Amino acid sequence: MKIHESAENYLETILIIKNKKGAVRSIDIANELEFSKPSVSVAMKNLRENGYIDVDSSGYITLLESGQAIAEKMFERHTILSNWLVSIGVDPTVATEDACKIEHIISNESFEAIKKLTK
Amino acid sequence: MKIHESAENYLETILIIKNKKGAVRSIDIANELEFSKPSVSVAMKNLRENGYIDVDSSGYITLLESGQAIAEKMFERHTILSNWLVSIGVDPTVATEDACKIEHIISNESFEAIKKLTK
DNA sequence: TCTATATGTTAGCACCAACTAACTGTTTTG
DNA sequence: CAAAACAGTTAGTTGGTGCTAACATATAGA
Repeated sequence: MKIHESAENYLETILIIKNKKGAVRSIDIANELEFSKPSVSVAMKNLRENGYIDVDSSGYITLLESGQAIAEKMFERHTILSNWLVSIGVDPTVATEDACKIEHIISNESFEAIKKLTK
Repeated sequence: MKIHESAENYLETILIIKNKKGAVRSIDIANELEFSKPSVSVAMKNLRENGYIDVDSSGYITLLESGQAIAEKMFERHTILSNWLVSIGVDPTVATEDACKIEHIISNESFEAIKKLTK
C-alpha cells in the first residue's frame, strides 16, 4: 500500500488528538477533520488492514510503529512550515491551512532547506 | 465550473508551450506533461466548453482571457517559488517539481509573503 | 424498562483525473 | 497511389477520496 495524502493526514490527526485528549476514537477524527463518520470508518479500516494503526474492541485507536513514524513526520513538517510562514508575516490561520496542504507534497530536500531557515 | 488543480496545470502548460514554440496543439501538451492523448483531449474539451481556451479547426489552441489570467498566475507562482527554493539551496530539478505542486495549493497571502523574500 | 443518543459499519454513489482500446481522419512518404 | 505515421476523439476503466442512507450496537436517562 502506497501511503497517500489522505492517509498521512489521518495519521497526523490521530497523533494530534492523542496529544490533546489522550485517547482517540473514529468520532474524534471525524469531528477534528469535519468529515463524515463513514469516511473515517473506511479510512481507519484501510489503515488497520495495512498495519498503520490498531483498533481495540472498544474502538480506541493507537498508532503502530509505521503509523507513528508517518504521523510524527507530518506533524514536524506541519509545525515547522506553519511557524515559518507566520515568521514571514502570514496570518496564523492561513499559515496553518497552507502548512496542512504543503506538508503532504513537499520534497524532503525543500523541507529541510526551509527548516534551516527557521534556526 | 470551479477551476481545479489539473485545469490550472493544463492552462499553465499551454502558456509555456506557446512561449517556447509559438503554437500549441493537444499533442504538445501530452508530450510536455507525459500524459496520454485521450487525457489531454478530454481536458481540452472541458477547458473549451468553459471558455478558457479556443481550439481552431486545425487543432491549434489559444488561451482566452480567463484562461490566460490563470495561466499567467500559475506561471508567476511557479517561477517565483522555484527561484526562491533554488536560492535557499534546493536542487533546481527538485525545486521545479515542488514549485509545480505548491503553486496550485498555496494561498495568495503565503505566496505574496514568499515573493517579498525574493526581493 | 423503554427510548434516545452516541458510535461505528456497510453499501452504494459522485466526482476528479488519469488510463487503455479502438476508432476516425489527415498528412507524409516510399 | 497505398501504406504508414500522426493527431484527435469516444467509450469504458481504474483508483483515490469524499458523501448519504440505512442499519447495528451499546450506553445513558426519563
